[in-house]
Amino acid sequence: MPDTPRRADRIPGNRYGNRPTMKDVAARAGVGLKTVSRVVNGEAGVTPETERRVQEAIDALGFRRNDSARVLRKGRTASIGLVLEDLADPFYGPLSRAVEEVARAHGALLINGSSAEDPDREQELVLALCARRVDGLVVIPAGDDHRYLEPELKAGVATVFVDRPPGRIDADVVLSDNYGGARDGVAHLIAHGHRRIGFIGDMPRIHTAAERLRGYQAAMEDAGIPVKDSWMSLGVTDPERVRRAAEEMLADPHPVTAIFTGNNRVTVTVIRVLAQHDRGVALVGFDDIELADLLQPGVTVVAQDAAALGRTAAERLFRQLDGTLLAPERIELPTRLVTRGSGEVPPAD
Amino acid sequence: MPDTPRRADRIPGNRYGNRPTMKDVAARAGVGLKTVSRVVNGEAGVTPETERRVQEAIDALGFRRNDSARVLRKGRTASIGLVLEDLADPFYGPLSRAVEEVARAHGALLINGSSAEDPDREQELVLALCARRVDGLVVIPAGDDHRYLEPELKAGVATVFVDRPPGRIDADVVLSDNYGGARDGVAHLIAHGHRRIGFIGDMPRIHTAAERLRGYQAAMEDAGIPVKDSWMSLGVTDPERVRRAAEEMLADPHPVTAIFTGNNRVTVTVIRVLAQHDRGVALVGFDDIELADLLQPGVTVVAQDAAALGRTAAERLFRQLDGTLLAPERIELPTRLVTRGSGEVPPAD
DNA sequence: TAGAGCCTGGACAACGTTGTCAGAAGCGGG
DNA sequence: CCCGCTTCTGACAACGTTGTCCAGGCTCTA
Repeated sequence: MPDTPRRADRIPGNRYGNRPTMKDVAARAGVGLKTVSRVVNGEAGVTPETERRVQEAIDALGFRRNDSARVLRKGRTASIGLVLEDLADPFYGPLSRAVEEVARAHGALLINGSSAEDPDREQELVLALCARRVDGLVVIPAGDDHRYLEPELKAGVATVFVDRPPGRIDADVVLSDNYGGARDGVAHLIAHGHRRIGFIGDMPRIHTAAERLRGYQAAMEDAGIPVKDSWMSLGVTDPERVRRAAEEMLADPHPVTAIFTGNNRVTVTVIRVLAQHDRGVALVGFDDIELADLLQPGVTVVAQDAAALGRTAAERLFRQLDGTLLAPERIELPTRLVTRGSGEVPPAD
Repeated sequence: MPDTPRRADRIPGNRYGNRPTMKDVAARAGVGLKTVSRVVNGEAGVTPETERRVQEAIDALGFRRNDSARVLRKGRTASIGLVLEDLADPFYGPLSRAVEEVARAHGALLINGSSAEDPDREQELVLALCARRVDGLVVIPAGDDHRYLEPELKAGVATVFVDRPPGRIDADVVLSDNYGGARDGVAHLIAHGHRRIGFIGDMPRIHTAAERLRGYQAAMEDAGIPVKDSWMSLGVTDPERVRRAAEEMLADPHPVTAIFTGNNRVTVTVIRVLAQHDRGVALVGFDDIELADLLQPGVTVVAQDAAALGRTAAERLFRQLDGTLLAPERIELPTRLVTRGSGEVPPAD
């Protein structure tokens, strides 16, 4: 056994270290290049004896087909790109997992990246994926102008947007019913007797945030409740500011008796604020959160099915790739109100 | 505006739809092929006027460099592969996010896949990534024999294992101090007066599970407490069986007064069981869980820093790629005991 | 004005694979 | 014994890019 460290084996001059190619395998097996290709791809027309010799050479050399070259030749990469906002957000875990499962079922690999909610970074990522010639893209958009994708769409890159619609281009999109979900959630609070209901959500330039806000306003209007500006806090997302926003709403001489929160991160922060608050304030949050059922009270939420969003989008992507798809479509998945207690707290006054 | 659907634009015969190549751009700009290449790559030696003409042609045609061809030529893909167990597990979100951040800082894309804890699927994925000629691999292993990676390592594919060590090969690995963390967690329970302490964890064939079990046993032995077999439940991971295991431990005439849980999923289930239980049973869990601080009582955990694991591994990977690294190394990151209440409950009897 | 040197641009090969096509070998029937 | 057929094999071009190298035109100096 040699005692030189493993990595010293590398021959720096050689690309890919020093990987054997089909040519090397062919030489060693004493056959033609194409015969190796046939064996590697399981094509018919190779004598068992020849195949054995080739296989032996492959194993001896540790040959692995170079898919880059293959892709160049064949024009299909068998990979799709996923651009999302933040992998660490628990909402995107199941979504990306679902996309991956579908990709796997179609024999494709998943390449992904996070935009960190930055439109430039989104574009950079998408174009990098296109340069890789991914067969298709699933995009959770951060920006609101996707005209930069026009050449790609024209060139046949299958594209599906998820969670938020694309801006200024026409493409498939799979959404949750943000408007309806929020409206139902707020209506639920109203049905339990609340009239002064706060809303804390993200910047309205984000489609989901705008829709949820619209749902809130619709529910209030349906109930004939005029909304005070001080009940709405928009564009607030980092914990410290959410905390302050919630506390201000509660400190009012005529405080809100319930809060509707626009996404999971906001919900968690508001739960913390309410935990230190003695008066019973009702809470309904958009997006489910883990352990919501174990808190006191359990957290009532409007849940979206992240996995279903991902699955639906990916399946549609592969139908585009099959060529069986026609015009771009907008698919909206329903949300589900999960009552656990916090949304059923009666108004304090 | 034409009313034919967008996708009808595709010319099916052409690879990649009908993407323009550098040749097309060159023809349109009336320059040589290499000049286009120079402009695209920002190389020196092109007159501003020529550059302008080329750029114009690029924009007009919607040209994007084909990275497959580039990779073939250059030998570096500027991408790394990440193989993990389950993207939907909240533990892996931050980890994979951290890997992605480091990759991004080095200008690399991340290709990932889930093994679903299946060794065959892990191997399949890893080899698919190698066929893509990723520059490096970050692997959270599912299997315990990685000799199939030997040709890859020899060929210079940088490889770092995370969370669990590789089997039967020598390679870099970044781990949490599972043994020490579990020992400390259990010692914490003992320090609070517990002597009958249960352990519920995953199959000991999984390295982390085995180490945590070892930590449990060490702490008990250090305290001179003989462990009864009925206190240990191994290889139990799906919620229903965890529930049964916990209930059995508590139903014993001489029941455990505290439980140490071996991972986040087990912890969550046990929390549910304890919530329906009136006697105060102490709990310390391995892995932090969200909202653990808001439960009654707060959940005391041995927290690992998933992001740090990912970051450390990825950084080490890129140091391998820089060529500044020598022998494989084993890096162990410390865990942190976070006391929140559930671990400080005194024994019931 | 001639020669040296620099700058710009382009022709060409190579990367590793696959598709096309044609040649070689084997075999059976007339 | 030859022809035609089938079966297997390999030579060659092509995929789109980049590295090498050389040619031509220009500027600068003597």
